[in-house]
Amino acid sequence: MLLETYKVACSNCNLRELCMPIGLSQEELQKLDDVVATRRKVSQGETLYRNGDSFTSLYAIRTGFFKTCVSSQDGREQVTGFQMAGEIIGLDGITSDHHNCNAVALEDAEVCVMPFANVEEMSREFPVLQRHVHKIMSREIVRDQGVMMLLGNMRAEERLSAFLLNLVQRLNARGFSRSELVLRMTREEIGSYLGMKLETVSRTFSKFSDEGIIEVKQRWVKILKPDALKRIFDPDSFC
Amino acid sequence: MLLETYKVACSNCNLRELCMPIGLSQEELQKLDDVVATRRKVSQGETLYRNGDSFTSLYAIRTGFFKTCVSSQDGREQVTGFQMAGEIIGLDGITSDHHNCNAVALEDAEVCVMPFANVEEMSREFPVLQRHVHKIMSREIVRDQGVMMLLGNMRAEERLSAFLLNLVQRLNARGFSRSELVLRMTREEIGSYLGMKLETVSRTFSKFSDEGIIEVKQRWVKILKPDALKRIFDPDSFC
DNA sequence: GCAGATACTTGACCTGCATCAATACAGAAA
DNA sequence: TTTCTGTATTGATGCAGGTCAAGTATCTGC
Repeated sequence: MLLETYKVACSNCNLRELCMPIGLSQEELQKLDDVVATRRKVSQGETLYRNGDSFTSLYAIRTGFFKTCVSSQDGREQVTGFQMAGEIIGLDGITSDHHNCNAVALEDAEVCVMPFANVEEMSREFPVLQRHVHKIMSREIVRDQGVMMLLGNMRAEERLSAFLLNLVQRLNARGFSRSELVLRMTREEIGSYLGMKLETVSRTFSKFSDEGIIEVKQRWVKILKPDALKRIFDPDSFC
Repeated sequence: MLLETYKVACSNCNLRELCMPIGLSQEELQKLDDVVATRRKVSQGETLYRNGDSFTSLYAIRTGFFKTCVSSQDGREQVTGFQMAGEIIGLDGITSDHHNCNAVALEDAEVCVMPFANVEEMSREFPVLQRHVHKIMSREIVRDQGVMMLLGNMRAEERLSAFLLNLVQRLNARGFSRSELVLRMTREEIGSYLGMKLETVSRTFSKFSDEGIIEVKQRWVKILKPDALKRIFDPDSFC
């Protein structure tokens, strides 16, 4: 964990469209700079926070890739999400003032530390920010509902299809290719997220590959027939 | 849908410990009365809101019992939760200004309508309320993570056990028995929530009954050996 | 280069739950 | 009371995905 002392600024961060409310004036943005206290580097494999840690801050991911996961007493682990640049993590800690899951960096990462007291104070002052914070939390709730649908109703192929389409769509929003991606997580982590075993993940990848829908080489994936994937299951088109 | 015109008051509502921040003075509570605009009755089988409806308000359940559910294009339905008196629903609507699931009354119900604009305005004025709103949303996120664990990792018996223990614990917090309950939902709805078919729900009930852990007669359930249930799976004891 | 560790793939077999189907039960209406 | 309708139970059978196991690929450090 490294603390950097130079002042960080949302106002000239190229991710601000992703993590800040849109349509703010330069002036307003500068006032919001104070929400972020510091930045923190988290190297691959390290945790940003753990279940049980006391909650003080939300984190905006600047670079890198995270997973969040919960575990039961008997050691079974459930990955609850994968997060990338511009996304906010730590919301789980608000209810009980301590974190309720682990956030692990899947590649070297840097986050903006936003003490929650600052967030709340600024929210009271700027209705736009207040609304934005509410939207972010609500978005997480809606995402979780989608995962429930996936886990409760979908079959292996549908799950993996939805997973790939969702990932590539979010990467695309960040300027990456819409058809090619490098997975940051293992088959086991994908499986945990999707409620299936790593062997099934692997087999399903192979099946898609055999059918010419995707090309896979370990972590590298190329989507050859996006429409075929969407026909299997399109996460964007819920009723 | 009935709109009642008399002014409603949180300040003398016997559910305020469940839905309002604790430790407010009588005076503060009276100011917060303005959060609630009206009450609304929803009779059994009717929806409080539907997927796609424009979002304007949160709802505090005064009496009755709800389910929330999402569905995919092809008609598969996923129950995302069951809500009872004192709980807040509608949070899913904040992100996109329209609701993202259906809320259906499973028995005749009455809710307090809290226009979200009021909630936000009051939140700016009362930091305690602001924190409370954040906690409620965060609690929902944590609950959802628990459901993901259930759906992703647990077997039928563990799911049903966790479900029963959770229900009875929430009912107990509302003054009901800790060992006896009447289910407000069908086997199919339980199954949808827990990611299993209604036949499996029924069989699992029968199995628990054969083992003397519970007594079941249709919707009426009596928990004979709570410890045995907890040994199967205790939702309260996550790591 | 090699050795070891970790991640991934693939095959063979097994099982928990789904599916299909028949029957029973309970509440509502006639 | 009977009939109707929605709900619940229980049995028989099948299969998607889990489990176990062997082998391969990739990366790291020496």
